[in-house]
Amino acid sequence: MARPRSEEANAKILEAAVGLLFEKGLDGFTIDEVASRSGVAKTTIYRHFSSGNEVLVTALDSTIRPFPTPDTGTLRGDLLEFMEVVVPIFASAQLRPLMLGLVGAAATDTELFRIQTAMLTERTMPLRTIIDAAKARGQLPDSLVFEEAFDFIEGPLLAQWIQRPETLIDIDIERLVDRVLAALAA
Amino acid sequence: MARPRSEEANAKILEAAVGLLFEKGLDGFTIDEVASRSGVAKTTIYRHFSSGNEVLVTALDSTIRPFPTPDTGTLRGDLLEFMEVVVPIFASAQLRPLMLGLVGAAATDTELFRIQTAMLTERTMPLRTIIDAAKARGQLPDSLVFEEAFDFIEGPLLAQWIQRPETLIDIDIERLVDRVLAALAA
DNA sequence: CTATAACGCTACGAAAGAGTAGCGAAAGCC
DNA sequence: GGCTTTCGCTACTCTTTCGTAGCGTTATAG
Repeated sequence: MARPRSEEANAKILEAAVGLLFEKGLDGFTIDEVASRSGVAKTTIYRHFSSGNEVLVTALDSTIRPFPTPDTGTLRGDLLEFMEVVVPIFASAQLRPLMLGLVGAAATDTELFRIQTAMLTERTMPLRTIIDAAKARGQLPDSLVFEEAFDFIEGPLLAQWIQRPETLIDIDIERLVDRVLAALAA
Repeated sequence: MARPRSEEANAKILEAAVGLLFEKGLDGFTIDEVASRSGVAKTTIYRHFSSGNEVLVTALDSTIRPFPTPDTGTLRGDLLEFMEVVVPIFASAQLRPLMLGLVGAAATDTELFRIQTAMLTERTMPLRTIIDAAKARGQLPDSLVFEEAFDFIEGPLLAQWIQRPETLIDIDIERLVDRVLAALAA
């Protein structure tokens, strides 16, 4: 009947929240900081969101985007293209604190675990297509379950990411993929 | 010259700190809680440690223990024994929040990253021996760098641990090791 | 044009955690 | 046995962050 909630304010809040998350990670995330960055008054933030945690969750959710699906005709080619996209993301120094912080927090917070899983599902959607296509071509056995394949495709990357992030830039993707293929064939 | 610092109090502080870490993880770790659990007064804790963070770090350091090194004569046998020890540790529900929290916090805190690395180094010491022995037997090429082997040995485990922890109990260790061996041979 | 609700602002209150001050009591060194 | 320092206790300050109240101002639906 009267003045509606400003959609612009909502967008500014989320934009600032996302930026803050990328800069300071989960720990540095405070509503006061979101307020000062966005130019939106803290009280207004609480008019748009029921709690600070809801701002955080909504901001995280908003970062989930679809990933491109390679289709080169061979499993090896598809995996190479997939890695070309994923490795730079892992190598990004800005993303690391946020994503690892999320992994840590998700261990005790079910809502954050849901987000973590949703992010992963979206990011690995292309992998499912790749694996299915390889099965259809007879390059992989039908009995291979996706989760097992996933563990071998992203696991080594994950281990390196956590332990020696600085070495990810120089990674030899071809060698990595060849090892993965050998593991999947076993 | 006078009364010395109680070694018993020091032990009780660390014992309580470790217990708290395992139960509540890094986030739930407070000096007040350590004080009430240990029965040692908070003021006394600050006489023994210069800061709460030092209590945390010392407690974490104290949990680092040496790992057994298998020696079965074959790479496959050694890896199987190694996995028999490591998998139950990963599968432990109590350890997960703490370790993943540590991973997350280590992304922004250099001191915690040092601890994380130290823990990992200790835990993977047997792996180095195993890999070296396999090289000496000619089962692995001398050119294989340890870090690359490590990523393929623990990476898949790590991926599963983060994503689907509940499935770790039923893991088929033999199949896992066979896939790892195939990857290392590639 | 007017009523209604959102906006921004300043100021609070509440809670949690770190770390400190001051005290009487107790324990170890000599 | 006495001197010294620790211990436990209570109480306090400081800081951070969350979330809310009140108020004057502004936009907008009808």
